[in-house]
Formats: sequence, structure tokens, C-alpha cells
Amino acid sequence: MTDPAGTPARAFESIDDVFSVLRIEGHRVSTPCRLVLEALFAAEGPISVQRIVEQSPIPEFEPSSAYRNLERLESLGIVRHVHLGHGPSLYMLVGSGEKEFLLCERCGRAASVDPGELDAVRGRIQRQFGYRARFGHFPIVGLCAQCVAADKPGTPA
Amino acid sequence: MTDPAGTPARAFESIDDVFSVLRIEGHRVSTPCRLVLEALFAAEGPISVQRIVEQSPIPEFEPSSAYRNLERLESLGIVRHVHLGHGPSLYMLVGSGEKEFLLCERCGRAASVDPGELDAVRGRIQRQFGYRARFGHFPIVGLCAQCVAADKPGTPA
DNA sequence: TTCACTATTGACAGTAATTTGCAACAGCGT
DNA sequence: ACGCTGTTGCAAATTACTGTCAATAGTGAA
Repeated sequence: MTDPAGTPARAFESIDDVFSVLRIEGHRVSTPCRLVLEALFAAEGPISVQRIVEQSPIPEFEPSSAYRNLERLESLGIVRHVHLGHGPSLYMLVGSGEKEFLLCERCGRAASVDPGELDAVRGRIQRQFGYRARFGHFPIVGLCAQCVAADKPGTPA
Repeated sequence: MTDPAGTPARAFESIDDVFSVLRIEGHRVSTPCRLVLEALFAAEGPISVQRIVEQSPIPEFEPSSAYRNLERLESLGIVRHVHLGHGPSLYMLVGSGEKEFLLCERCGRAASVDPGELDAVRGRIQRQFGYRARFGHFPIVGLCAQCVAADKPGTPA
């Protein structure tokens, strides 16, 4: 909902939906491609290339192939990635529950929320600066409630 | 203004102020240390280690020394760094105009604003999620006014 | 001013996350 | 089943750092 002239944002019900799209677009559905998508469909949240590769049953599955597949899937609007802190990029399927992220720079915990929840924040930023903020690629970074509390003078660390 | 139990946030008028603090804290003012600070004082905005090193007149000045000095200066609250996009960390002096950043993920331009300008946004985020957001380390990322306009249906790319 | 102590350096190797080059291989339309 | 060419595995390259260590050079004291 509300995706003006952006990514298609179609939701894929199953892996086979994605395979169809890939073939229609003239791509091949290879084993690494399949493995990447299986990992993404199985994952709870955003996952790293390392996780994708090491949980695969085929030992010769290379990170470079995972990167190449993810890159293509991303260019087709099927996958996107988020940068949570200093670690590697984390990949997830588009459409299956759009999320935006708040990251605590102290404890490292990331909270994911539905985009609607950030519309007020986004609205204020757009009115004030003309920016349309997206917290799905780079999160909102700061201190979470717990770390804010731990920071308060009078509260011992 | 408003720095509850955080970094000292003293402003350094000159390089020599910094040198004094370093010596008082028991550190030595070496040539690389001097070069790093000169680069930071001369810079218009946040700069990379690469820029610091390659604009130095001493050819044997190593990036690793720059990193070590920046790390210490940062731990003393004299320097901080920001991540603008996928490139290397960018370093700047603390105190000489606290800034927070808005980054356009399309055109790559970063706008810097005074923290006060983001207080309304920050307040809303804190009330809604309990997070105290800081956009001085990771920026607000989205589309700037120009790129939003270019994105509008009816406006050719 | 010289001395000695040791923080800091240059040089270089190491690491993590990717990216690139290329010959061999394997999807897929026919 | 065939063959075209998109993809792969493998290896080497790249980028942004981080770690090691003997040599050097700031600093306070003599």
C-alpha cells in the first residue's frame, strides 16, 4: 500500500512464484539461486550471506554466488537488504511484511516495526526537510528505552 | 546544551588546545597526531582516513597511525565519526558545530543540520518508541527533496 | 642538555566483507 | 538430446580496517 512509482512490491506467496518471475525475466533457476531463496523464505528476520551459505547442504556453495544471486533478486525488487550496525548486510524478502528498523547503538538490539508506525516521524521529516525518509535500509539509530534508562544520572551502570 | 552524563562536549578553539588536553591526559603529541588534527581543523566537513593520509606532506604517514590517533581522539571526546552511506567512516572534530545528517540514498548528497532542528523528530521517536535517536553517527536516510520530485509520476526521470 | 623510559610509530601481515575474472558447467528453449 | 549462453566454482583482488613488533621519538626528570 502506498508505493508511488517505486518498487513493484508484489508479495510472493511461495518460492515457486519467485522462480516463475525469474524465468519470465529470462533468468535461470540454478541451485545457488534456489538455496538463497530457500534460506530467505525460511528465515525469521533479515539474514547475512554467511548464514545463507553455511546453512546450505551443498558445501561448494560459494558466498560469491550468493552475492550474485542476491544482487539480481534485489534489482528485480524481490529482495532487499538492511545495514544493522557495523556487521555485514542482512537480506530479506520484499513484500513479506515490510519492516523498518530501530537500532540501539549501545546494546546492539534492533527493533523492527511496520512502516505505518513511522509515518508520523516520516511526515515531520518530510515537512521540515523535504526528505522522504526510509528506515528499511539504514535504521533509526540511537539508544533504546533500556539503555536510555541506564544512562540516566542517578541510575548506576 | 543538554548533554546529560555524556561526552564532555568542550569546544576546542585551536589545535594547541587539543595538544594541551592530550599532554594533560598523558599522551604524546607525535607527528601523525599533529597531521590528523591539522587535517581535521582544515577540513570543511567530515573527512576520511584516506583524505587525511593523502593530503599529508609526509609520505610515510600510515593509515594505521591515522586510525590509531583517531581512535584515541574519539575516546577522549575530541573527535567523532559518521557513516554516510557505504563508504569509509568520516571523521570530524567534536564541538566545532555539532551536526546531524540527512543522507539521500539516490544522489548521495548529505545535508547537515543543527541538532536542535531535529529535536521535534527526536521527541516524536522517543515518545513513540522510547528511543533517543542520534543522527550524528548514522544519518537519516531517504530521498532528498529533489530526488523525491524526480520520482513523482508524471515527472520524467 | 642530556638521559632514560615507554608511548607511539612505520612497515607489514592479517581479517572481514565483498567484488571481479575466467574457464567449466548446467539450465532451458528447441 | 542438443547446444547456446547464463551461472557457477574457484581464486585472486579490493576495501576498510585491526594486529604485531622492533625501532623510534616525545617527555619528564636529572
